[in-house]
Amino acid sequence: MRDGSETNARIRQAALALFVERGVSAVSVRDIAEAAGVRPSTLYVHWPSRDALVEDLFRTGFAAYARRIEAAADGDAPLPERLALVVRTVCRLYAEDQLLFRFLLLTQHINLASMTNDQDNPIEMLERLVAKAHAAGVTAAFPPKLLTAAMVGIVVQAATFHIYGRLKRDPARLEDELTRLCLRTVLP
Amino acid sequence: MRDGSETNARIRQAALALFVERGVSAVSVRDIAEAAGVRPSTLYVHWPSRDALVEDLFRTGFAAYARRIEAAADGDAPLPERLALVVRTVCRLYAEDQLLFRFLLLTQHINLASMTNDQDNPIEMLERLVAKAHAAGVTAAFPPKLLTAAMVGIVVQAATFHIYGRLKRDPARLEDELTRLCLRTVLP
DNA sequence: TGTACATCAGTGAACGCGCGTTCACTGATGTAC
DNA sequence: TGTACATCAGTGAACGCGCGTTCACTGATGTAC
Repeated sequence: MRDGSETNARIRQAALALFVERGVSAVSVRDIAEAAGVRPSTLYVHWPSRDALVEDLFRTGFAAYARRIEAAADGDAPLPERLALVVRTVCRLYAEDQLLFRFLLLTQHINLASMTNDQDNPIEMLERLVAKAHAAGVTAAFPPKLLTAAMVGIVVQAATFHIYGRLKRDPARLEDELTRLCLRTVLP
Repeated sequence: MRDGSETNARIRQAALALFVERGVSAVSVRDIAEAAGVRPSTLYVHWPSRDALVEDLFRTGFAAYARRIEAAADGDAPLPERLALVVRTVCRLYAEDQLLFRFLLLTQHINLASMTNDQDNPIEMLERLVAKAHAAGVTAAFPPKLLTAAMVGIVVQAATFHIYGRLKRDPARLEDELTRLCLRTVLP
C-alpha cells in the first residue's frame, strides 16, 4: 500500500475515459474517484488540484507524442520517407490509445495557447522536419508552415471523422491511405 | 424597451467573446451579464438556461456556415471551380468573424457528436460536393470521405495555426494558397 | 388627442446544490536495532 | 528473527464558495377607446 503508483494509474485511466466521454468540464472529482474506486480526497494525495490532474494528463500525453514523432523524424532515411514515417507514427498513436488521442484533441484549444514554442511539442517536431525538406527542395511550392498545417490537418481531421463515425475504415488501411495522401500534398 | 433584440444581440456578442477568450466552461452567467451590461437574471428572459445560450450560439453559427457553403457548392460552374469556391468561402467566414469561427472550432467536439447527419451541417454540404466530383471522375484516387476530411483538415488546421500565431499570413493571401493547396490534394 | 390599462424586457434579492478542497485520522507496510 | 517506531497512501467528514436559476416586482412602451 505504500506504493501509490497503481492507484495513480487507475485514477489517470478513469479520468481520461470520463473526460473523453463527457468533456472535461462535465466531470467532477467525485465522478473520477468513483470510477477509479477511491475516495475523492485520495486524488489530492497524487495531485494538488483537479486542474493539475488535467494538466498532467495533457502534458504527459503530449510529451509522449513528441518523443515518438521525434524518433520517427530523426532517422537517416531520405526526407520523404521520414515524412511518411511521421504520418504512420501519428496513425499508430491513434490506433494504440484512442482515448489519449481523443483527450489531446479535446483539450488542445485549452492548453495549446500556453504551449507554443514548447520543446515537447509534436507540432514543432514536424515543423522542423518539413522545414528541412523545404530547404532540400523536396516539397511543393508552398510555405513550409502551411504544409505542416496541411499534414496535421489531414491526419487529425481524418481521425476526427473516424471517431464520429463519419469515416469508416480499418486503422491499417487508413494509415496507408493517409500516408500516400499526405505525401501527395506535401511533396512537389 | 419592449423590443429586446438589441439586448439579445449584446448578450450573444459578449458571451461569444468570453467563451473564445477563456473557454466555455470558465465563463459564468454573471460574467456574461456583466460584459453585456445587464443583470444575470436578464439572460433568462432570452434563454431558458445557460446551456441553451451556448447551444443557440453553436446552432445559429453552424447553420449560417451551412447556408454560405451550400450557396458556394450549388452553382452551375464546373466542379473544380465549385470546390475552390467552397474553400474560399470558408476562408472568408474566418476572416469576416474570427470570433464565431473560433467558437465553432472550440465547441465542435462537445456539439458535433449530436449533429451527425444533421441537414444544417456544413461538413455534409462539402461531402455531397466531393461525392459528386468523385462520381464525375475529377478527384484523386482516394475515398471521397477521406478527401472531404483532408479539405476540412487543411483549412481548419491552417486557421488554428493562424489563431495561435504559428502561421503569420494575411487572410487574402492565405485564401489563395489554401485554395490551390486543397485543389492539388483533391483533384487527380 | 388624452386617458386607462395591458404587456413584457429587465431587475434585485434570494435559493439551494454540487463543486473543489482541507485536514485530522487510520492502519498497512517498511525500517532500525 | 522479533519488537518498536516511522512513514505515508488512503479515508471520512466537513468547509465555504460560486454557480445556475427563480420569482415577485417595476416601469417604460404599446394599445384601445
